[in-house]
Amino acid sequence: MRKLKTFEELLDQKYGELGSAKRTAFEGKAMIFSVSEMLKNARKEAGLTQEQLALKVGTQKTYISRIENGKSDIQLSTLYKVFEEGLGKRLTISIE
Amino acid sequence: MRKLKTFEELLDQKYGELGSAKRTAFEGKAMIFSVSEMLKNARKEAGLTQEQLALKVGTQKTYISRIENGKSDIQLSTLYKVFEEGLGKRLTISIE
DNA sequence: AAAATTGTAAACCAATTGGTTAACTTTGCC
DNA sequence: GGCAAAGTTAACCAATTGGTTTACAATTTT
Repeated sequence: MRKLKTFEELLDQKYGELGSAKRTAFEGKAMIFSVSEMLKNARKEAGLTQEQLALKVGTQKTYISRIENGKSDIQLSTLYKVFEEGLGKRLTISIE
Repeated sequence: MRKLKTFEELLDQKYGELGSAKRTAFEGKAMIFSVSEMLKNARKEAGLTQEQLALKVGTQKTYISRIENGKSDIQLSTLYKVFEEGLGKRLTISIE
């Protein structure tokens, strides 16, 4: 009945599997990543392990891993928690 | 066990109930809205009823209403579908 | 190269989303 | 006011998320 694709899959579907620019951003730079990649990059840039991030967000490293590998869709509130509370980043959602 | 707040609630918690600028954008303008408000505004600007939007996205007007009133958390893929496929907007998720 | 640390995968499950119908309320129009 | 259109609310339910544990791979360190 419910047949939802993950956000990552939707992007892939529209922009092609690999390499294509995806409509997400990172650090306001030209490089454009999927949300999964954004998280992985931001976490590493912050010098945290998955376990350390998980602790700050109040979850398990296994769940962080799942997100970073695009294994499931993500709630907006989860995104917020991970980026803002976990990594101290400002999350912006905008449309043009 | 799972005790998640909606994205809207997280914003309220951090920025106060009313009037405060919230970390989402709309049309790249200075005005800043919550995702719910963004959707409502964008839909009206597009001149669509909830029912018409629902049809384009493949859901019911009741669900659109629920989102516009912040009644539940939202999956990233749903956001994408509604804004991009439903309203022809470009959705950008970025962090600073 | 063994040990330790870090990351991934699988499985389980309660709680929640998203799809849907039906009934009700609000808004706009004549 | 009365009618129609638009929007909201409640309820139901399958499928999915997010929390969690355990076990296994990969990477790093000594």
